[in-house]
Amino acid sequence: MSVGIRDVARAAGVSTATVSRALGRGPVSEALRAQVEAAVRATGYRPNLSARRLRSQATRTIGLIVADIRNPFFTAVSRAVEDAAYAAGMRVILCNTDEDPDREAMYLRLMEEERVTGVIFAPTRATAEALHAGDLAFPTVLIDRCGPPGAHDSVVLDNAAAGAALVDHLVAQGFSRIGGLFGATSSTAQERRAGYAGALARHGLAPEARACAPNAAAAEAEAARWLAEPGRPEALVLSNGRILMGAFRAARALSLAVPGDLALAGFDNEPWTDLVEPGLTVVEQPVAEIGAQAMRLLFERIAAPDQPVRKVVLSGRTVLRGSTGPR
Amino acid sequence: MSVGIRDVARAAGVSTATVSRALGRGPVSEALRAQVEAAVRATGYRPNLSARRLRSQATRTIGLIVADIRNPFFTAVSRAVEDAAYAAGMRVILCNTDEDPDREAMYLRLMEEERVTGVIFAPTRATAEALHAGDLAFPTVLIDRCGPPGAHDSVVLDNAAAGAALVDHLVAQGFSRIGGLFGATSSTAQERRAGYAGALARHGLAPEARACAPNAAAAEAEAARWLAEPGRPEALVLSNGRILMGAFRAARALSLAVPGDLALAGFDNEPWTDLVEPGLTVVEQPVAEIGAQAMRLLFERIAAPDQPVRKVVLSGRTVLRGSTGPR
DNA sequence: GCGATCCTTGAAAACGTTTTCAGTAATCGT
DNA sequence: ACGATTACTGAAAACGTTTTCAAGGATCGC
Repeated sequence: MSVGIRDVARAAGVSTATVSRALGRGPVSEALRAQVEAAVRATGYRPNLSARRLRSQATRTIGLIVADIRNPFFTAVSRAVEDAAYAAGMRVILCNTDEDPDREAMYLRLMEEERVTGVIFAPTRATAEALHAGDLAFPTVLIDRCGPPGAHDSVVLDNAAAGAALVDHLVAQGFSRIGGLFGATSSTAQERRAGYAGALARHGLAPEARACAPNAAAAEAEAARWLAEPGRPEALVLSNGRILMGAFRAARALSLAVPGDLALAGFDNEPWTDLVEPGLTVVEQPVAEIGAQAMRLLFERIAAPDQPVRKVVLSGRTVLRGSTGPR
Repeated sequence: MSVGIRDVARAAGVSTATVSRALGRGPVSEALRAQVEAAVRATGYRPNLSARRLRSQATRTIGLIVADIRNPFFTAVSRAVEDAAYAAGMRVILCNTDEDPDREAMYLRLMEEERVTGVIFAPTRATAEALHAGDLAFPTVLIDRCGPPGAHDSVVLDNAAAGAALVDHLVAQGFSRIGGLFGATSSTAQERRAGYAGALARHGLAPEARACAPNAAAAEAEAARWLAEPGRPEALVLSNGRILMGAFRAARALSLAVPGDLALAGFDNEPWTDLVEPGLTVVEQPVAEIGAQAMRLLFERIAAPDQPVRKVVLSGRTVLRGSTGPR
């Protein structure tokens, strides 16, 4: 029923080997190549990629494992990854873990079974810490979050510096009681928290940090609880775009004036952050470049499996808007 | 090097056929099944999915072809599709066409070569119109946009009704010069425009419709141009969330008060639309249900290839907010 | 007690390619 | 002119599974 390479070979009057070579880049005379191409058109032949992958042992597939594609950060990174992948003739398998280590493990096993060429992975902290060099059967680049030094290639933000920059700016604007709400599951949030705490210490201030699940709903609930307590902070640092949105929602629900009652500074320059009133001060991550660099690192790792582990640290860009004062 | 089913068979002291059956759902005695499972654990065997797919002729793969995953509508739909797919033991290949018919054609050919089990596709108008029953070698469900009636299963919004509902509401709020900015590439935008125009006619009003590429940047540019002209409309209907964002940006850049100088009503209840001031009136699409229904239709089509073509029409929910007045 | 039926099992044949291995014809160097 | 390359080509062997197919042994009905 389905037309295979044998049918093309018969139609072109050549062997299947010649058809394969004509379609790939084997040495074939011009005359035969033309015959084969005509036969392909005549028969409507479509190569079977499963067969091709099995025989050639090159799946040309990369896995992309993220927490949740609905987080605009991952959306943007994934788009960059896919563009680079398709441009290189590769296919992407996208997996959402919802920050669940069990699902991470499941998808990593799936990647093995797919015999992927490589994987780009944003692991939870728990998984990242347990992930040592050589654990994975395929080249892997960690993004956004990274594990123990030297275990895997990675491309991350300079999170501590970015967290500190937000604190410095808030202090310069006259705030001193600066709280922080950080994601509970990622190393990234921890680093941002460390930068936040370090900067506060440098200014002789005390940190007040809390944690929540890294999504808008959980952040809103936690922020609402916190802000209703007596003696709430004057300013809040939020460790990613989803948490920032949740906190902004909570402030609005409690009718807190921003920045009068509460200043807000967060991460991820999502398109809505300059649409609300006041605009929100954020550290913008170079999302497209993160994706592109991850693919570059992955390709280079594939080309040279034994080269030393590399870590690309990108800087965030602090975008100052009305939400951070002055006090 | 890599451990295959032969190694497992040898370790378990059985044939490869028995291993295959033990791993799948063939009839195997409990004793042997246990031996096989022990051998699998001992050897660290991982089935090779390429080989499995080739031999079984079941790729268990579905293609998802959308305009741009960064559009929150597609992000949400895709997440629903992927959840349903993985729950059914299927994998998803995601493709972004950027509304380019050439890329659509390319990805459709890729889907053929992948021998996908089925495809969920949001085609441009050009492609949808050229897409007749039997054109595609695989079961296909169209989402968001649909082609000629009866050609393919589809799940769409009742776009005309939704477009009309926005106009009715604007008229009820006292607006009469109601312009519309619609995406240029999708049938969906056209249907919304038709509903918009029909409702205006019903009210004895004249439509003023323009078109733009369905992304925020293009919409902002077009809206800025339009709103700077003399005699601009009192209200604008925007055919999707990206265009709504662009128009809101343009209004803000021109310092137009919403809804005082310009009322705004659009599509897609994206999370930011109730965060801006004023909140934006929108028709909310049931994004998760669109994805889930599409998968359901696809699975049912696969189970019964010859059943009549079905079209699921979902209703939008109009969310009234401050951006639409009263005048 | 005996044929029919059922349940398990293994050997071997697919699945649709690419790649190896030879072999032929043509070209080259001297 | 002759051996050595070089450039193509086809037959056949992979690739790692699942799925026949046939057969052995147990169970069943009577």
